[in-house]
Amino acid sequence: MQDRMMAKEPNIDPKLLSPYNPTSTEDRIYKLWEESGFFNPDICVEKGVTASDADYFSIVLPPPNVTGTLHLGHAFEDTMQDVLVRYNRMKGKKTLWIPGTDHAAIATQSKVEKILSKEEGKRKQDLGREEFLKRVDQFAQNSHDTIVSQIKKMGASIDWSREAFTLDEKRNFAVRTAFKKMYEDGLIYRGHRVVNWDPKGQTVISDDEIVYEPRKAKLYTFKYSKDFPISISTTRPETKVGDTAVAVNPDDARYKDYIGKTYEIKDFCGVSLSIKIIADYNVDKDFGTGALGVTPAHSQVDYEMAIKNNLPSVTVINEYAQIIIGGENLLGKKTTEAREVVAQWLRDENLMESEVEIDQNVSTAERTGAIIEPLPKLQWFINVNKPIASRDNKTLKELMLEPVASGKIKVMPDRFEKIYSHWIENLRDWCISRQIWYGHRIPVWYRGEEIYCGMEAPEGDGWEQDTDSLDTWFSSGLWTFSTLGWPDLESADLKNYHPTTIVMPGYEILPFWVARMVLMSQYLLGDIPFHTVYFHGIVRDSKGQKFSKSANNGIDPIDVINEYGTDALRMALVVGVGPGNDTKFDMQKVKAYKHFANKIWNIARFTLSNAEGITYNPNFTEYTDSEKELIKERDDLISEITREMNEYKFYLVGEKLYAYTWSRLADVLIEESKSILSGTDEKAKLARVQFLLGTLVQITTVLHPFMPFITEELWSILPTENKQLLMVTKWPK
RNA sequence: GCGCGAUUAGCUCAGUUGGUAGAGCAACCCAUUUACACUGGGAAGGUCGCAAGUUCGAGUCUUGCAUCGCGCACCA
Repeated sequence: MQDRMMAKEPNIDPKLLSPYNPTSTEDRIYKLWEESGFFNPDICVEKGVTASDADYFSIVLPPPNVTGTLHLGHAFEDTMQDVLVRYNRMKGKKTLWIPGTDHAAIATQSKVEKILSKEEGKRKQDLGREEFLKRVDQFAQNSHDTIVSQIKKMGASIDWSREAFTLDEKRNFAVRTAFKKMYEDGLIYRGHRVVNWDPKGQTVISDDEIVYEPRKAKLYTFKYSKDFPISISTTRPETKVGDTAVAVNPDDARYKDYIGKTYEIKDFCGVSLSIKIIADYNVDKDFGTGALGVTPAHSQVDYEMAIKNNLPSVTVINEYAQIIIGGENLLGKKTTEAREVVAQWLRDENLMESEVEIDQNVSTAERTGAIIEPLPKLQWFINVNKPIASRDNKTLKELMLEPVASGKIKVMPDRFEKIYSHWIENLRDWCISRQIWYGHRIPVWYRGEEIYCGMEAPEGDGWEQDTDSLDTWFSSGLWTFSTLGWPDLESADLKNYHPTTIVMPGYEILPFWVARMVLMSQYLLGDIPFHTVYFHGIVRDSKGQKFSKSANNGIDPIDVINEYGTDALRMALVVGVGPGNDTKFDMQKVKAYKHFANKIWNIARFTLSNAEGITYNPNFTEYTDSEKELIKERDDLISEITREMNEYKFYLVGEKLYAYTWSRLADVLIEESKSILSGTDEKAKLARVQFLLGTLVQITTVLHPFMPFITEELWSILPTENKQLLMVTKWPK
């Protein structure tokens, strides 16, 4: 077969004589791009491919966690960004895409702890802080290297010269600067309150790191003592040794007369209690007995009631979820054991009135899966309700809500606007301290009663730095500007590229990341972090399940690439997947786009084999009327997709280009060309070849953002005057 | 309890401002040809979840309902 072709078309590029081979092409092309320097907009200007007065387009990569390798969700996210980035670069903009990784404090630390325990049977304390952190850094470095190579495999045209890490020197400087400013403005404070304690991870977590899981639980209804007038219901009898009040609804006629009275209980499972009856509208008259035992130390709601009513608080449970008061029957017991001890005591004393099974949502820690234990603790918080003098006395909440409400930040799809606003309206102060080693250490030092917040340790002896580190999202919140040189306000990158044009995260990190970026940028820069946020959905497996380690359904993008090529994978991920929609990954779809890549390849083969010695002339005019119509059809298509690209509808554009290339160009236009090309009318033949070449050139160009590798490879073969890389060739207008 | 999304061909999904329903895969028939079998041609397959409304006209707009999924709240 090879021989037949060679004999017939001796002058065609030999690459075209065999089917398109992505594996032998992609790495070579990526290297070519990297060496050109064109991923860096400064070099594009320097080398004259971008006008020095061009508009800016900037986007930050949502930094992947250094907890492992990238999955198809990342591949999806990277592809969409690269499509946009390549499009804008070809439109002639100064286009900057910034890469980076996230240290993902808790996630990475617990991953390394797991490995340490599994492989060496050690705990982090066995190594000590310094040695353990070395291990984490090593792990993070390996993970980082894999991630970088994966991003390159995806064809990302991202500026590696500006790569950042949320925990590197520059970002640490930005974090300390931000912390200090917030501390001085009174936005960051240290407070003692009931927080979400993760007994497994041995750290506090924020409200957003909680996952609610439905469980069956027993609802016990009982009285503290025979003389106590009101029965209460609880699922956690073991905490009742810490009760200091019973709350009832002020409108509840049954309990009205008791409000304000205090009852002494000499023995409640070995502990004496002093219970005051208080009124609070948070109490639901219809739940249980309509009366609620208030345990200020171990419930957020109870804690708030206790503050309002000036009630004492008794801590019952420690950091290891063990009981720390009472007699031998309770002391040192795990909460679950103690629960049964108290329940049995109630039965024995004939105080138990009922035990009913109910459905309950239990709070668990996102990372460790442990059941959250609300505990009173001294932690660092960001006050979201304090008016800020330097920002027109607006609160952080207001600063977050405003730009979205006013449309200054465009949210795509717009239904996420509601979710965003709703989240912020319900926002409580953000707990930012974590009792873990890995991460940005809190820049606060103590000496006795003295406290100092600054960029460096204060002068003098005896100062000890806070041992906690910061919530990883504190540094992620700075990402759009910490990557551009902030806090140096004179940084050219910061001036030119901020606010960034768009950010494209998954909707699941709306509260974690997107809202925090708005918070940080609005407060620290007095400006939005991005003009548009485009939320994408989740890539699921073919059955609609989330990819996860426990389901063992992971697909390595590299395996897909090795079999079908990056271009095919990119098309399969992008085409037909609208903003905010989840998508089921379908290998058949990838296969179909591999066929498409080969189709383009063969269109080129046919065209070039008929264009021997002819160079494409964009100014050629000797077309027949029908060819003129075909050119208009082609131009119309390009205007249409250009409009759609500007509206971020690349999921439609990919499909249209596919349909035109295959069903129009290959199936109709090339087929009808065959009779012309085998005829004797030389003028007609030339016009036809020019038309086909023109179409091929245009299609190759506009397909480039979607299928960068095969189009770049083809570009090097096409007979055009323009011989610079396709990635910096102008998009047809 | 409040809110959001989905429901279109056997499967996975597109469908812009309302104007004769589309793609990929699968299944069926034909074709070995001056690109391509990773192919081409052809045919088949849908009362667009249900019901009502607006309209000359509804997959698209309005209302109600159903099923599935998700978020938030409650979670004593």
